[in-house]
Amino acid sequence: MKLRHAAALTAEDCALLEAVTGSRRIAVDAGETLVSEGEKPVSMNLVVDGIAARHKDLAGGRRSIVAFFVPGDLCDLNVAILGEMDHTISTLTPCTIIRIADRTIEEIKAQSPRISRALHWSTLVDEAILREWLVNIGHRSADQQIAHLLCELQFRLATVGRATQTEFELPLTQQILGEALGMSTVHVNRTMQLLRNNNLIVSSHRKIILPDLGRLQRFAEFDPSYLHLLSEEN
Amino acid sequence: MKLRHAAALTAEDCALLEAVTGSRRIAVDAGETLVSEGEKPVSMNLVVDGIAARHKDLAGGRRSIVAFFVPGDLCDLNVAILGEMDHTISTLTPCTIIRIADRTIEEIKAQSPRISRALHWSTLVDEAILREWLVNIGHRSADQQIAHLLCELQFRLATVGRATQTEFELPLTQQILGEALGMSTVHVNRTMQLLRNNNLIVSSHRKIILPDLGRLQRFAEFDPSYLHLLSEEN
DNA sequence: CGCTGCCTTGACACGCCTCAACGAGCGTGG
DNA sequence: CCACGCTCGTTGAGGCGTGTCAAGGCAGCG
Repeated sequence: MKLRHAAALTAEDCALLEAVTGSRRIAVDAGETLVSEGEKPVSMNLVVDGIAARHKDLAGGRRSIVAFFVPGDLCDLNVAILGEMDHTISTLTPCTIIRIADRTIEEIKAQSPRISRALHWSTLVDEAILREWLVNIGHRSADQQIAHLLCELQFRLATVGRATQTEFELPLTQQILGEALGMSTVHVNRTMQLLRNNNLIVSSHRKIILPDLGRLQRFAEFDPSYLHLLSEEN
Repeated sequence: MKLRHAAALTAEDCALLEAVTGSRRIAVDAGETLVSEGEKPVSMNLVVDGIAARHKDLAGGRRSIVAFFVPGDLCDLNVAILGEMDHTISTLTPCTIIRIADRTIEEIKAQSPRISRALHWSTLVDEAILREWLVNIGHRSADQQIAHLLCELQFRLATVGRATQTEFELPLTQQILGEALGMSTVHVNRTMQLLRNNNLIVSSHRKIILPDLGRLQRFAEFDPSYLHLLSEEN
């Protein structure tokens, strides 16, 4: 559970987390709903493997993805405070997740102020990512948007050991990318071709290869500081 | 301080808040920066009057507004936990604000778990608004986008007594709306004309008049549940 | 009175969407 | 083993939505 880039956690803290996350792993198919809009959930989901998404469904059968969850991410921390869910959480690929009861979280927070703070930090990073997505969608060109999203995913996956400087697995369809970026599948396709032609990325099957990460980041105007992970790695 | 729609606060809680907010009001001109990107602030800003914004500045002199703050809003709660600010906060109109030290907040939270919870709620609502903005910008047409933003502002202003069902003051330029919605000033202008021609809004000077709020909300596919304010008013 | 900020208009180009069809990979079942 | 159907990536053609550039109008203000 390498999510904890927020604060120095003690050995006890880690043991506490281990105890919670050690068991109850659930395998979920792709396309399954974990939490529905309108629900008032009493547990939260930790993604151990696979990719999930926070999304809102709109009129006309469209879907707007507002967040991706990669391994190590908590999907719906804090929702208890707001009451009803204002969105849905679903898996995008086959996932293995861990369900943690609200009560358990509360107990852990009470036992370790450091973990409590780390969880709070995690919420705020989610919000920071949301802000950056807003900038991305609102103010960047399609090619930069995709490049930026790839940079973010590379960075986030790298912090949990699922990406290197030069490549990572990305089992998302172009349709899903389109739902996240607010563009049509066709245009995602053509734009990715453009990136490939410029040798900014190489993609085959579900793997993204980055010939020159620095150049891609510069092209996307990607500045990882919004992820607030710099303190312990870079 | 009517911000507290989150929880039933006791008389003591209110007194506590009064004590903090009763003094130290600062008048700020339009266009002033309250907190800069890269800073590590030790106090936060409460907007008492006027409108402020959270924004990121991009290459080419452009600016992306990712949140509006209306009277009653806390601008930068919690930033302490993240470390450096990843964005800037500025006034859009002349404002009167109250600066509250981090320490003060901590003390209040310690004294009243209800206020602590309400502040947490406030953070989560900010995040929910961000999600809805993402949906708006990514997946709605320009006219719906503007209509939706107006619906949201009407709703939020109404909860603090600054809007009625039929009208409210909106001292924002079309350029500012464009920076928030990711569209050019020219297009904001033409789109607003479209809304006016359809009698969805009437705007004169800095006042927005809503001939039929329900119709506007339906047009914008506006569902206020994401604001999580319904419990005590509607 | 002239300045300045903001709204408004027109013309033109291009990014992006839509519809439609085809191809490649792959699991399934005959 | 091959044929089928499914999902996903890819292409083409055509049209509209939006950005850009440039200019004019209007109101507030010193």
